[in-house]
Amino acid sequence: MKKLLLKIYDEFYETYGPQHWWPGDSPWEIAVGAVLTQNTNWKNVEKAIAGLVDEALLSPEAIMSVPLEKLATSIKPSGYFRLKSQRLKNLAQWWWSNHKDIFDGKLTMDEARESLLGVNGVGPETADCILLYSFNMTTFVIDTYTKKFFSTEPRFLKKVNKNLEKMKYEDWRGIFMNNLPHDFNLFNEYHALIVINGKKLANC
DNA sequence: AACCAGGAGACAT
DNA sequence: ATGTCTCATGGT
Repeated sequence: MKKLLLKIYDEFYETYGPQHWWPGDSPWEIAVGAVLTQNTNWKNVEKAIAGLVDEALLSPEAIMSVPLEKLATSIKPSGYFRLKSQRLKNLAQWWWSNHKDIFDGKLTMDEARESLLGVNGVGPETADCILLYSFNMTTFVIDTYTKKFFSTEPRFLKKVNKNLEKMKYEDWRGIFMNNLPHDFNLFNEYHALIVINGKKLANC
């Protein structure tokens, strides 16, 4: 399994090249994008982020202080705007009180992960995206593309000895965490390449 | 014109 | 613990 996961990574890298993720100009913008892209096309997220920029709302402080209704209106294109406006406020509050300690190395990855998962609106995938792409911590992100690709990959199916139906998020993550060297750049590029590959397959 | 897109939480069982 | 509903816009 260990060699296979690296081999599949090499194949993706060979095909698509480095992706240099996540799209976004700052750790905070990346975190915002991680929430806004929940079950949502990235194109819509770009429009929503542009909306935040237009309204001068792309900062934790601005998001914390702006009325919920106005925040919701500015991110409308991303969908679920009522849910996500509240989630951004929750995340901004968390960011305000925690991001510095994490950047200063005062929390382990597991501690930071637990802390993030305590935020209403941040589930396991969003948490891992923020840990990996905002804080440069070595955690593996599992998303729908990952599950779709690997659950139809013959070489993977041959190696994995679990019931795919019953595998939940932490099980999927465990497979990659336990069978890959904990290398930040590898985890960063691997997830990005899986998504790029998934989008290509959907558009062919 | 139905269907989907880089999920998560509330709620019932 | 596990299954089902809901949330919502914009592009095919």
